[in-house]
Amino acid sequence: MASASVRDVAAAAGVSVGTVSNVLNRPEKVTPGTLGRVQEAIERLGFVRNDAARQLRGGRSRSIGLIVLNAGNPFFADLARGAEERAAEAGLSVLVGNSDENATREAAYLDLFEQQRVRGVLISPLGDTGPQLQRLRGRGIPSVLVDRQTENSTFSSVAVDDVAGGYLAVSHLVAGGRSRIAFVGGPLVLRQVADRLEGGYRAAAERGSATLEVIETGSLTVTEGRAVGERIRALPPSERPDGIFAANDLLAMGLLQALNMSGDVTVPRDIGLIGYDDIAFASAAVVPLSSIKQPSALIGYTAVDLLLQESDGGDAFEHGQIVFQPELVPRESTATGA
Amino acid sequence: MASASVRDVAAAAGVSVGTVSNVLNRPEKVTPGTLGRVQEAIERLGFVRNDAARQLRGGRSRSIGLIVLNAGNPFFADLARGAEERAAEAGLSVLVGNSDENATREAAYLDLFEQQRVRGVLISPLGDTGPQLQRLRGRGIPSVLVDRQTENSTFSSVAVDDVAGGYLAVSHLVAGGRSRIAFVGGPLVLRQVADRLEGGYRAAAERGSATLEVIETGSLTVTEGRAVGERIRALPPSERPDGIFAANDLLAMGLLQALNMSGDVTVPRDIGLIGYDDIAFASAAVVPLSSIKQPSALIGYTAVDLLLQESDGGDAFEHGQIVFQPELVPRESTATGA
DNA sequence: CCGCGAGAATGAATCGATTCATTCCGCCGC
DNA sequence: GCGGCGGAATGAATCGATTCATTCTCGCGG
Repeated sequence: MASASVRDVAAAAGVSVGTVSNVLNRPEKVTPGTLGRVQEAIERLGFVRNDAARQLRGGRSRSIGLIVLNAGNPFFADLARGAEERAAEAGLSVLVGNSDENATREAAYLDLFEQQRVRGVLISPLGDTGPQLQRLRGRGIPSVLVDRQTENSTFSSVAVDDVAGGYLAVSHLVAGGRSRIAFVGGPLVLRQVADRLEGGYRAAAERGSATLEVIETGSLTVTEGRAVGERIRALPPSERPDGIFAANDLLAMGLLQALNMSGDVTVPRDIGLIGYDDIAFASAAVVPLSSIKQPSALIGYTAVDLLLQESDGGDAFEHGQIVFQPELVPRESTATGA
Repeated sequence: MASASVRDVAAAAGVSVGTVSNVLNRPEKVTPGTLGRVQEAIERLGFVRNDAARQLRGGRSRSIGLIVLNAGNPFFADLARGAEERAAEAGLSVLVGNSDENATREAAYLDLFEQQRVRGVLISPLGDTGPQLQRLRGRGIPSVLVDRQTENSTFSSVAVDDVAGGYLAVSHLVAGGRSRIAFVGGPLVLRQVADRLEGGYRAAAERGSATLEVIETGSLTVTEGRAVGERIRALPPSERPDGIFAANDLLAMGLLQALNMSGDVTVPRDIGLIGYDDIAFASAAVVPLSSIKQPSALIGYTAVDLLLQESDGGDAFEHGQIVFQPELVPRESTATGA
């Protein structure tokens, strides 16, 4: 009952194990007659290669690891899809781990991937994972940072210019006549969040008229957004912002829900709201949500591409820092009366 | 440079490989002194177990596979989270594959999992995967069907009573005074879809006044929903349904977008709309979406639980068919003028 | 008829962790 | 002082696919 091994197949077909392996990996080196007999035996015995043995001998696995901040965020689902596509082209598969913005979980996945000797790791890092990644590198496992620029040119990275994105977002709000801007997002240790904020500051500074206040959140979820929205709604009009830049669409949708719950404060009449990522649901929101669009699938695709280059490229390889430009997608949530 | 192996660690610590293995797996059988020395060597050499070798010898891997219909659907993200949670409790990890409602991809993932000799497979099957799953079973890889009931008691399954859910949905529409109901969903080979429709039929039949028309779609996505919405909006009022039951929330959100785009037809005034799954975005939709709620994370958690029972349970194991009950979550999209 | 070379097939060695039958060691009781 | 006992440590064997140096087989030219 135990699964058949190459040895069993060899016996059944009356050839040696070496030949079976050739049939599997270099069929052109095998005589048609022999090839047929072996294939028939494989079929008959229901033989399926054991990946563990393969990898043990070969030294490298056939999968790459991907660690995302939040699997529930469609942005990452799209990114994963792109990564998977490029990996499939190379005959590899992608293992997705969800760190849930939790350093412990992130470390656990890195450990897991290290044990599995994955071909490489794509990671949307939480905090400072440098040391861990260096360590993987030492073991021959390259990594690519996704959705995160890095000053550190010892790693490849694929990201979107978050500072530019933040700038776009706040500029758009200000251009619409909003001047008391609030940035909602966090934790600020997330580089993406910090950069978006940075861009926002620049835009606000440029137009002297606008102020930018920061409301830091514990995570980037709908629930968190809703909580902040409740608080804002309860503020007296004078202290209330008239423009909100949310660090991602999940937060923005939560904010929207809470703000428009009662009629006293509404988006976009009293508050202009813009999110980030332009997830598919953004346009279907209570009030269609303005957002900053990122080429999510392309990021994943490109990241795997870089990874493969590094993995195969040998010494000649140069780490690449790829930066895409974000794009403003204005919708009703930032519409002005005019 | 090459990674250190147990052999290296053994040499460094002046013990045998067997002892190193004991330190790793049964530390209590090792003298404190020896244990310390070995651990120090492990630390110093940066030794990390090679999972492939472990699995090759042990025969079974430390991960379980999960195949979902659509990774972009938050319902599956939640389900995966639940699965992951239970797996982690057992020291296992979950590999997520996205079939994207595509039989070829589904088969490819099953092959991959078979090669990896995963501990078991959780699958939200597309069509008839019975034979493939039987085959895995023959190799000692049990599977559990998720989000899908099965008449076939040779497999365990965890699902929600979709017929009941469909019944709830259509009853709710009819109770709100809607009588020309359209069911939007597909492909109908998806059991979940067929069952929801079946439930809808029952509800319609029960209230003789209502008619139920089926608009079959190619997939369960926002885009597809939008397309159908456009078509419905273009219909003359007399042919237009006054209630729509969408097979999932993604479709529903797409429909909503398209329908409410211009002011002539609106939800819920002209058409009552209800979705399925109650994803987090449903309540943040243009018009908060009524839906049928499923305990998504619990489904995943329970499925892994069943899987582990089957995997460890030996002969005494009985396949369980667990069915949860869905719940109606009425929101504004089905509100009636009254 | 013999020798040679190209191509096909062989099978022992290998990867690294785990297992388990065996050996080793120290100590207690008689 | 010695037999015996139990706990600790040992290391050869094992899992299954792959590799590669070696052997085998033919066909053809001389």
